Amino acid sequence: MSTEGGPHPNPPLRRATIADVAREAGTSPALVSRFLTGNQRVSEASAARIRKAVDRLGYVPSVTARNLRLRQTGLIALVVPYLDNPLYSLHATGAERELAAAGFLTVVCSTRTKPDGSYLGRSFFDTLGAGRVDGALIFPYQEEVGDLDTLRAQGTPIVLIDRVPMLPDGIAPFDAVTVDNEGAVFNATVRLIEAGHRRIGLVSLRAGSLSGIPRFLGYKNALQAAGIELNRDLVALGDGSDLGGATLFAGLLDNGCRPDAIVVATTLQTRGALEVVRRRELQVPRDLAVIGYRHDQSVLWPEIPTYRYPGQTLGEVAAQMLLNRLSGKDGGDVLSESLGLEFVPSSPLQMH
Amino acid sequence: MSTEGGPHPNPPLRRATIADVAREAGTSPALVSRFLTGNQRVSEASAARIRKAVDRLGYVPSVTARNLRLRQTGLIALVVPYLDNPLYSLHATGAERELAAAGFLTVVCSTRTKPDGSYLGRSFFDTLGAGRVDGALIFPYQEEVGDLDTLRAQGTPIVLIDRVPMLPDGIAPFDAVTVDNEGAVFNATVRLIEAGHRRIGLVSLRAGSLSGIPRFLGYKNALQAAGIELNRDLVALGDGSDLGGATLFAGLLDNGCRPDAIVVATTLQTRGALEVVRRRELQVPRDLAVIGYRHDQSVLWPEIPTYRYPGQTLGEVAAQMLLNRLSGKDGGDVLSESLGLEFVPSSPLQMH
DNA sequence: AGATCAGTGTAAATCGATTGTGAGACGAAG
DNA sequence: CTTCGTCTCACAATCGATTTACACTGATCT
Repeated sequence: MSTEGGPHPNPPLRRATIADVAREAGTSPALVSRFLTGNQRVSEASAARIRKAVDRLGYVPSVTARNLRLRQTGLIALVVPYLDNPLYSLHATGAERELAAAGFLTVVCSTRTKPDGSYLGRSFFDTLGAGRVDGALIFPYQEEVGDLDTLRAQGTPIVLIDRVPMLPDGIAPFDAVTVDNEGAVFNATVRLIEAGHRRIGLVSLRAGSLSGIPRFLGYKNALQAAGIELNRDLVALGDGSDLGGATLFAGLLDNGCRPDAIVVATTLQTRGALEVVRRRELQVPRDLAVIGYRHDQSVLWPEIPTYRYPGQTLGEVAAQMLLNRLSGKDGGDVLSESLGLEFVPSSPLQMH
Repeated sequence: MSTEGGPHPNPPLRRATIADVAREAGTSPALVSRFLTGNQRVSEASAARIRKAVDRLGYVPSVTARNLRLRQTGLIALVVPYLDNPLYSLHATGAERELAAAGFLTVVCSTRTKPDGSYLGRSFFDTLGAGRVDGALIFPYQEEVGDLDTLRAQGTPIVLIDRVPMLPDGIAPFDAVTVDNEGAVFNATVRLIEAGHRRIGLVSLRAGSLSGIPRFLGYKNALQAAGIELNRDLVALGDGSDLGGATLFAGLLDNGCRPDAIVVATTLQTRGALEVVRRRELQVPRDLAVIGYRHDQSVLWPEIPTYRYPGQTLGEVAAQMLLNRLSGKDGGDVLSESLGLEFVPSSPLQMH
């Protein structure tokens, strides 16, 4: 018994070309092209015949052919470490919205989805080169700097998102949209100091990492400004996951340094820290004051003050910057923008 | 003072073509192509010269030209309503992983990012047609059915994700990977019945919606099987957001029907329901038994039993199905797979 | 009347890689 | 010494749209 397999089993499906339309309309491909792109006037008589031919044949121009001729792709790459981290999907949301509005398609690439989370190797940037995309929004890692530069050298405009790697000599700076983490952690710490706290802990990312350095700096400077001595025991730096945050936070509570307040400097670590707060049934801020990070999808319990990571805005601004670059509006100068984090006194249920 | 603008201010950047390489290697473009694609043997002498020419010129083949000739794009579209919903970013994660492994790039498109969340109109599918992508993974809405069929008619293989719209006569079925929501809600309800509950409420999606119907069916059938009469007051259907879930859940508590257990049938609504539980300081399951939905990123508090939505797996399976289709392995039959939801007794902190 | 010009249209080159066809070289077999 | 097969390789067509260069038709200006 044969299954027949639906109405389109395997039609050769030779799609109509511009030449077919021209023939059908009794004119030349050039004229059809001119009519369709609107690049030049066409007599109403011809226009009508072409219009009819187009929808009689169901003609849809081949984007690929167009791309080849025009040396473009209409594609922008969005390169992030993971896709299943809400942070990065916020970048994606913002970027995709802007890019789509400008007629571009967004290609997402996650660099760190290998089972062990390791660096995916060059193959990835190779794929993106070769004029595969018209531009790229990249959440950079330190070890990718070289690849970034080769990609740019191939003519792909790049805008960095969230942070900027240390650039060796000989590598020109990139356009970038960053986040003022130093300011946020500074403000958070000051806020706690002003509330009378002195033994203030910090849960954050590794000191050597791109994201860890500014956060630690903000913390250190705030203490210094208030004349409080830095106590290494009060600083727990490590893994940025929620589990990591839970571990680091619990470590601060247990290592004998008895903090009376803690700044948690990433969104995932904040979730983890609150898990510890819940399990130990701590009363915040009575037993312990906590200021954390959040993003638009965070549901935090118990409610604590947070700084809101502007993920979506980041994506939007970066996309805009890239679009301007592509349209050649901006001059030769390297552009750079830093977004502040908004203080959110409590953490109510966010509408979706 | 001029800013100089970095090392690549505006080089004409004429990238080397295969013809350049051929000239440099003293041979023909055809041979270079054959060497690079490995489609045909090339003498070691030529190979060496070509290799040298390639990296002297820094040659990178043009993907666009290749695509035109080969009538393909190496692109797969992933079409979802929103990107900033964790559910869909899980689809994306799973799909992108598989597609990347097979050498495809993933193009994400969100259909519902217009400010009012309305249907984006045809323009979107138009963009995807025209051989823009080699295939599409689509989270479908009822009103898109027509567009889906035109897209397919243009020769783009499609795999539906999560659910299948009602297909009017004349429209052949699509390949699809769905989720057994009916089974999950059925099991959840049975579980509560077996625990001795009789007044069991349901918080779910609108009865008319694609996702709402099977859930309600599962609920109804479980009650029926146990000989419990369906009480409309115990059923709260509506908006699928967390805020919507909170409202519906609170409504069930307040409308006088006094449920002793509630099934919450989506992940976002579950988050909202738990917000109500927390604010009212209900003890679950003592005051009220709740079974909800969760996904891999959900952090739920208080801990309740849940069914886990297999978002990532969904993306993976769908991608695999599409890849098989593209490689022509599968016959003409329409493929369909339904994924079960795993029961998770409590909701511990998920590692990332 | 002859020159100029705006408006329309066509032929052919171009974007850059892939591939069918067939030619030349060389060794082995008859 | 031919003849056949096997290896390599080059020529040219092809994928489908865009665009340059130019031809033609009337109409207007001098």
